[in-house]
Order: sequence, then C-alpha cells, then structure tokens
Amino acid sequence: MNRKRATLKEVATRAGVSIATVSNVFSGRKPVNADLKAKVEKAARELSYQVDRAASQLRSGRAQVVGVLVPDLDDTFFTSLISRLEVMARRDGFDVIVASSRDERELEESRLQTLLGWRPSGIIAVPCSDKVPAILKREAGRLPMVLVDRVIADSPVADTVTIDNFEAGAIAVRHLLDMGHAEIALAASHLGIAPIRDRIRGATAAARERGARDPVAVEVGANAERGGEVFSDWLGCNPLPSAVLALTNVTTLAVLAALARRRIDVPEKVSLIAFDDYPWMSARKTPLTAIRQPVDEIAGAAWERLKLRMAGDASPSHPTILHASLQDRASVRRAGPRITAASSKEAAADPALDTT
Amino acid sequence: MNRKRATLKEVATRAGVSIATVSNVFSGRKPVNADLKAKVEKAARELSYQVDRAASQLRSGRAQVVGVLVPDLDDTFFTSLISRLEVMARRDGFDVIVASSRDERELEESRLQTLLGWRPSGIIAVPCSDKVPAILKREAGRLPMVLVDRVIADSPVADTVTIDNFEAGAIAVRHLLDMGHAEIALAASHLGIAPIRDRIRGATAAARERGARDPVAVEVGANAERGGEVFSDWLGCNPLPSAVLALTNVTTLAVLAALARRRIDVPEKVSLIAFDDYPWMSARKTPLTAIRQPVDEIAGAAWERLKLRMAGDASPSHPTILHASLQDRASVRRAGPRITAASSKEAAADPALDTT
DNA sequence: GTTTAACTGTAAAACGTTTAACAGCTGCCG
DNA sequence: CGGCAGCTGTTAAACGTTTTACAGTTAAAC
Repeated sequence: MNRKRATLKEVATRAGVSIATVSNVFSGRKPVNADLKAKVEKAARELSYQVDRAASQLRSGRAQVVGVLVPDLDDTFFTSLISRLEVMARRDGFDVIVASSRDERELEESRLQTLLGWRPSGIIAVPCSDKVPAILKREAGRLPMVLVDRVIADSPVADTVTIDNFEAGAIAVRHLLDMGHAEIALAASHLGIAPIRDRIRGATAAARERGARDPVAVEVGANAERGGEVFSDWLGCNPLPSAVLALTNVTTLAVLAALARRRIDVPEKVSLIAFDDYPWMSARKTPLTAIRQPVDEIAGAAWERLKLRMAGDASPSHPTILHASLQDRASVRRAGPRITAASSKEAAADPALDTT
Repeated sequence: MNRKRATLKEVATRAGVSIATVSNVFSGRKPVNADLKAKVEKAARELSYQVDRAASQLRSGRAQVVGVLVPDLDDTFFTSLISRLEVMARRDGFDVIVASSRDERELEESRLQTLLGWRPSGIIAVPCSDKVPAILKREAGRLPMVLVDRVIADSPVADTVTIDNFEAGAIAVRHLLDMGHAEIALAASHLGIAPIRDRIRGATAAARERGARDPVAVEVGANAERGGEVFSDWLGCNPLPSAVLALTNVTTLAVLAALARRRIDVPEKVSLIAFDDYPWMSARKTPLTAIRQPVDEIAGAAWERLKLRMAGDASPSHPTILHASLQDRASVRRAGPRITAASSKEAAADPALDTT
C-alpha cells in the first residue's frame, strides 16, 4: 500500500491520457469520450484517487467550504442549526467548518480570522453580541455572509435571519395574561443580547397593552447550572411570581432547576413558558408550554440566502424575519379571570366577553 | 476597498522585502530582523493580509485540519463531544470540519471520502455501526485516526476510545437490584450497535450474578419522538416493569415521553435510570439517577491520541477504555429488600446482613 | 475539393505558498 | 589578512490542480 497519495498525473499516465483530460473527467467542465472516461475512472479507482481540495481551490479560486460560527456548541439551539446547515451544505457540495466563539468577542474575532484563511465561499455566523464583528464588517460586500439570531434585523452590512423576538415575547405574555397571570418574571440570559432585549420589550409591551404590571426580568447567564443557582437565589429574595417566562432554552433549564430545588411545583405553584422546543420539554409529566423557534426555517432561510449571495447576487442586504409560535401544553395553569385592558381598569368586568 | 485578497507578494513589495521573508515572519521558520519584521507586520495589517490555507497546505503538505465524523448532530452526546474537540483542536492550531453520517453507512462512506479530499492531518470518527468503514480501513496506517464510542475496543485497525459499556450496564442493574427491583426493562436504541449490545450484556450478567430475572430489552430506535411511541406501545402490551434502564440519552427521552403519556409516575410507579448526564435530567422535580459517560475525558483521550499519531507515533493501535459512573439521584425508589444471590435463592433470607 | 465549424484532447501557464539552495555580510580565528 | 562560520535575506523551484490557447480530426457546407 502506497505511502503517498495518488495525484492527477499518476492517474493520467496510468490511463494513458493527459492530466487535463483527467481533470475534465472529474470536474465535468468539458465533455470527454466515453471509453477514455471509463479508462480514467478505472485508473482512478485502482489508485483510490481523490482530488486534492487544496490544490483545486488554489487554482480555481472556488472554495466549496462555508464557515459556520456559533457562540456555543453546547447549546442545542445552535447545534440543531448546525445540524440542518450541514445537511443542506453537503447536499450542495459544500463542506462545513465549525467554530465556536464561546461567547467571547476576542475569540470570535480570532476564529473568524482563521476561518477567512480558508477563503470560504461564505460564512454563516451567530455573533456573540449584537455588534457585528469588525472582521465581518470589513469583509461585507466581498464575502457572502448571513448573520443569524443575535443581530439587529436591519443591520445594513449583511443579510440577516432572525425571528420576530418582540412578537415572541408578546405572544408568551399575552397567553399568560389570558390565563390570568398578572405577576410575570422573565428569565433572561444576558440583557446585552439583542434578541433577549427584544423579547423583553415585547413581553413588557404586551403587559402594558392590557394594563398589567411590567414583567420583571432576571438575568441568569448562559449556563444552566449557574443560572439555576442565580434564579433560585432570586426566588429566595422575592415574592413568588405567578408565572415565569424563560427567554432561552438554557434559561428554561435554569428556571426548572431552581424550581425543582425549591420544590415549587409547575404549574400548581407557578406557571412556566419555555423557550425553544426540544424533546426533553415534552417528555415530562407536565409537558412544557413553549415558544417554539422554527429552527428548520431559520436554517433553511440562512442557507438559501447564502446560496444566493454565493451565486453572485449583489442586491442590497435583506433581513429575513420569521415567527415563533406558542406550543400550548400543560405548564401554564388557569390562575384567574383573563386579564384584559378592560378588566384591569374596571377591576371586575366580565372577562369572558373579550375573545381573542 | 479591494475586491481581491492580498497575497504574500503584495505584502512583500509594500514592506520592501522578498516574499520568502514575509513567509518567514508568519511561519516563524527562520528568524528575521526585528525592524524588518515590524515593517512586514505593518504592511500585512494595512492590507489585512491572511495566509491562504489552500496554498500553504498544498506547498507544505501539512494540513492543520482534522475531520470529525459523527452519526447525528442532533444528539447531545455527539455535539458535546464536538464542542470539546473543537476547543482542543483550536488550541493546537487545527480547524475542525464536521460531518454527519446521519446513521447511514452509505452517507458515512461518502462523507469520509470528501473529508479525505482535504488531506486532513487526522480524523476522529464515531462510526454509525461497529463495522469500521472501508475507507478508514484503507487509510489505516497512513492517516492518523481515532475511533470513538461505536466501536469494538480492540479493533486492530486504529486507536479507539470507548467506555466500558459492559460495566456501565452492570453498574446500573446492580444499583437497581440493590434497591429491590427485580423486573427490569432496558430501553435500547438499536441492538446492532456494539456499545448498546455491551450495555445489555453487562446488565444481563449483573442480573444473573444475583440470580435475578434477565432484563428484557426493548428496541426503540434513535429518535426520541418515535421511540416514545414505540415504548409506549410496549408498555401497553406488557406488565409494567419495576424499573427501566435507558441505554442512551435519546432512549431516556423516549422512555420519559412514554411514561408521561401513560401517566406512570417516576419513581412511584416505576424507577428509571437515565443514560448520559445532561442538565435537563437534573432540572426536574425528580432528578434522574443516571449513568454518566465522562464526555470530557472521552474527548480529551481521543484528542491526545490523535495528537500523538499526528506527531508521527506509529506504535500498534491502542484502545483507551474509560469508565461510566452512577449519579445517584431521585428516580430510583427503594422497592423492597435488596436482591442478592442469597436472598433470591433462599427467598426470605435477611437482606440487611449483606452489605456492599 | 476547399473552407468552416464543431468536437476532443493536450501543453503549458497559472494559483499563493513553502523551502532548498544560495548569496552577502559580519565578526572571529589563526 | 585570508578564510570560515554564523546570520539574515533572496531566488527560484516546487506542490496538484484548473484553465486558456491551441492542435488535430471529423463532419458539414458551399
């Protein structure tokens, strides 16, 4: 067995043709006679030849790689994104290089920098803050890129794919209000992150719209375990809200952990709306009512956008905004009359008159 | 802003040196005078130069990439593996190309094939069955590779990193027996997968060792949702076991879903041991007792092995076997007297005499 | 029967690096 | 003061592809 790897040249001599012909057989750029083609393929098989992507890329300038940068490879939301992107990229002949910024801006820059060394055809990035990384700003316009999730939707530098986070927060709070919950706590990861802020704004707006008290946001961080402690501490120092809305899947975990530790039952003592929708949320005695982000659609939209750009589309940058939806399950209990603007103003109006 | 990317040559002319010098500044292969170096670095910065990995790799033959192949990017076990590998690879200057075989042997071969096109420095693979993929067999010896998890530990073709799955199954069942559970069901994903078979063998052996009935294995597949239905159906046709041992994190989900649907309480009606250990398993009113795989160690061992091989180590292939451990929490209830060989034989011997 | 066009195949020049070989310059030893 | 070693920098030749320009062959068109 050969130590070294077969090259075009070796295949060519073995098949008795020029290297250009072999190249044509593999790239399909020019047609080649059927039996020559057969001979080449046979030779290639015998040598178990595989085209060298580095050489190919160097010469052609085309890369067939996309870089995918996410803040955290332990967060299911991001890995499910990657999972779907990998399938689509693969389908279209691209390989995926993953990089994690681990939520550090510095690491993010450095990972992006090395990603660029690949001269990738495109980049899909979930920035770790809502500031677009400097490197991407610099590359905007010459490198196809799509920004996902942690981003202001009308960022002028690149295409974006996000959900309507304001609406997501509002939907959740309206549901809680409908079920009669007036004291709402929000479990946020970090207030510095745009989608989180938007979800909070949406939640707050929905509450005000009905004249309910502003929800109170608790910042618990992006780690489930530590977040659990933080939220548990918060529960210790504050009156128990009637409902909690978790703003990410990790904060959902944090809330659940804190509630379990303090033996506060869901939904008997407190109602809960989870964020994102993963199997573990339904596989419980009390399946969690959740705000589902359409991960498939997000990934799909990001990939389609990137493909367009990679195909040369140079139109102005385009924001895609998708919609989260409420999965109504069992973790929100009916706590009293529906809270409507009327009922909260007039205190005892019949809430049944107001339909959604 | 320049359309094209800066090259070594441009940096060289701008800094007034030869391209070789610039190369030396970046690779550090040969020392270069301090102020020249400064000039080069300045020029590079101004052009925002970044070395082209394709060119570099083509010329040097060194790749600085490792391929990572897993069966499923939606399975937390694999993504947490990837997460850790990415950190270590990055630390050592390697980039990671991920590929998912989606549990299909054909896709696996094709993904590996394209991975090879990168001429990677090494490959870490979790095969989708316990048969080593043909391509890897062919490459064994010339391409550094480490096989993880789904693999027979003494596979002679490559280094392996696994846990002692037999032991893992045994530990779990012994715990169940200690707690007085005699009818044990095993929720397996696929019987065709080596680690699963080993876990079952271990579980069975532990039961026999104490003269208890053989656990019965239920094959529920690798998808949580469908698995839940399968297991629920099984529950419908069979007497309720006293305890269930799930053999993967996904089957844990399946079991939980089925139990929830049938309103069977854990641990009141049935005890449960989960496999793997993820935040959602503890964030419940009844935190799950679990068999924890040491993911950090697995990833660490795989990477260290690969580094060794990439550094040229050509010693015979080496199996690393790590150990799972029982995380005792609340999902296993005491069901009766401890089941020991004596008690099961003599039916009424005092189990309290037998200590662990 | 010559000209054109269409088709297939080939030779050779890139692509942006790394690196072996070499050249110039010090300073030091004999 | 010649020669030699030790630095530091440069020249130029790879690396394995893709691709342009061109050559040869055959078929169609006039």
